[in-house]
Amino acid sequence: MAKRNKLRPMKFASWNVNSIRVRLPQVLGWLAAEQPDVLCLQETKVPDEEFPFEALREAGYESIANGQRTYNGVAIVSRTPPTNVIREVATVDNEQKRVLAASYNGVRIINVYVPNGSEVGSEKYAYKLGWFAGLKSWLASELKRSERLLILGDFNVAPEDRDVYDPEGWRGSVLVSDAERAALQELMDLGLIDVFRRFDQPEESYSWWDYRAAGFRRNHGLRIDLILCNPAMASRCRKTWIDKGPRQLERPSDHAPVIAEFGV
DNA sequence: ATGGTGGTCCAACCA
Repeated sequence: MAKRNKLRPMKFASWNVNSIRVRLPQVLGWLAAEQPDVLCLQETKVPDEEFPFEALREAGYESIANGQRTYNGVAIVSRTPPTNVIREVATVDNEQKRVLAASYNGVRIINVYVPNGSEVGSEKYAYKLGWFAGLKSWLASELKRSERLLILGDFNVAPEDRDVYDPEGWRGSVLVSDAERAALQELMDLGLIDVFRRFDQPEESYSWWDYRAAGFRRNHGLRIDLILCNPAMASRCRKTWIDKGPRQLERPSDHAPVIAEFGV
């Protein structure tokens, strides 16, 4: 009789937590409930020496962090330890801590927190477009040497109008503008697939809702948190979804976790 | 409704 190995799918997730200090209890609760293999965090807002490695270890997760005080900051928590960790990318400004890459069981994971851009035409907007360009040239080399690759995080761009609650009202605004969408498309043209759209999804699926003006209650959101995969991983993807649960808790992040499951 | 909320860290910036 053939041995029936019930293979557990690999589960990768991304969540902009808007302060790991404040959201740690929610992250621990979510890890216990969802049991992802890898969770990428953005906007941790703590220097590495203050990242809660120990609390996460007690919950059964290893962590790596690339953080700074007050702003930005990314981290990856995982069941298994990482290899080939990268915190610095030669083609982007490394003063702002926005990238963290590592490999887990042969899968290259790139965690990004793309600059917000403030408003179209601003200095920060120019910084965002430059940042995208710098990321792209590095990502091209990562893709060449990685058989299986995911880039996930807060991209601060809604790829299409169906990712925006009020496309007419948002037209031309930051997070939606043509130049930002073109910059994201250039990344994707390296050979990356937005796996959320490989499956049927609920109407008006978003991953971020403004704290102001009852954005979440009215589902006034954008889908700006993405999981992009190279073709080898996209073909293994079985399911992707956005978990609105944490956004409904007391003192939530303004973002919800996004999750993708892969067959082995 | 041209406002509103939230995190960081105490005035102002960022989202």
